[in-house]
Amino acid sequence: VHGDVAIGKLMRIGELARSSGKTVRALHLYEELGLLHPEHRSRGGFRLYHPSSVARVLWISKLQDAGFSLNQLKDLLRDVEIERAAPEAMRRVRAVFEEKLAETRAQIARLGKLETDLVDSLGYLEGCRGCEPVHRLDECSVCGINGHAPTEQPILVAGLHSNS
Amino acid sequence: VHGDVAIGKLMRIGELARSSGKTVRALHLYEELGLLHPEHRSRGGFRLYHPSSVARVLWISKLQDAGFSLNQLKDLLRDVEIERAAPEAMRRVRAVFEEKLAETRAQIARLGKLETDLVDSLGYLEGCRGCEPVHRLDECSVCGINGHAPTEQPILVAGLHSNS
DNA sequence: TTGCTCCTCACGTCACGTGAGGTGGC
DNA sequence: TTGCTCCTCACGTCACGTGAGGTGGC
Repeated sequence: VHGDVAIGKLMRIGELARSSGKTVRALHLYEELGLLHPEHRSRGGFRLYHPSSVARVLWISKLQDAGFSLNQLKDLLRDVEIERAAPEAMRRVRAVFEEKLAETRAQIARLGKLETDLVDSLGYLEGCRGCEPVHRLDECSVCGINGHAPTEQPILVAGLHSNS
Repeated sequence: VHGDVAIGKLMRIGELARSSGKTVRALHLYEELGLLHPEHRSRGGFRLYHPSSVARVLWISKLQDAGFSLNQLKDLLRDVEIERAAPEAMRRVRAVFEEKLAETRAQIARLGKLETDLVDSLGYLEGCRGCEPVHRLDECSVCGINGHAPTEQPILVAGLHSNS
């Protein structure tokens, strides 16, 4: 598919791991699941990969980040390989990617909310710096000092106190 | 800590699960790990939770989203409980939250890049819709049709072809 | 009594991590 | 020969999912 590459240009698994940011163990697992195959094996059994395998591993990583499981990726590749007509295969890929795009945007929104919550909590805890060391923790949950009102505790701070 | 609540106001695990968006199994696990404790048990052994437990479970969920493991949350709670002086405990929490804020922002950036990649791939695959069904998949990787140049394939499309 | 909820094991899953014991390649 | 890389099992981990078999509560 990508043209022949001189044997000397093939990479061993350690190099593929380094250039893709994955561990050797992870690459072994991808092979077991049918997501990645070495072009050759050396006489001693060493896996030898085509340079294009870096793109494949990055593809796996990206879509894992998007929330695909390895089995889902396997199914996606299998669907694409089985399909005889290219445009039909591409339509299926489009549908899957579109759904995942919506999920990704939802996840970004959730992390944005989390960022706000963290910033709020840090602002609230900033007020604790001026607090005297004599105060005990069980006082914090009803702290009215330094402008703090217990009803205004950010969620990430309130959770520290309830349910001892 | 939150004042007494009439027994009748306590909630069973199913209600806590529904109002926090977690499964009963997950709540059992949090208890096993020391993250969550029922206020009482009924005569028959049913767990009965204080209403403030909802805040505790949401706290766990939020920080799990932020990338904390359950064991890390356990350590965080233990640190806060052990510390005698409140301001010192709050300082430690601040340090942990600040580090996680940086990680959250990095994760948002990564997902933003992923969003772009997905949009790029969808735009590219849009061109495939006008493609004749006679084309085979192995032609796609070198497709020059409909304005497609193989060198311009988005990463999420390119990964479909390499390493058959 | 009927349903629905809850209980405690306990094994399964997913994506690896982490050795154990042995060998290839320059 | 020395190191470093790689090999194949195989068990461990984390956050649950999923029954199995039994019982509480209105």
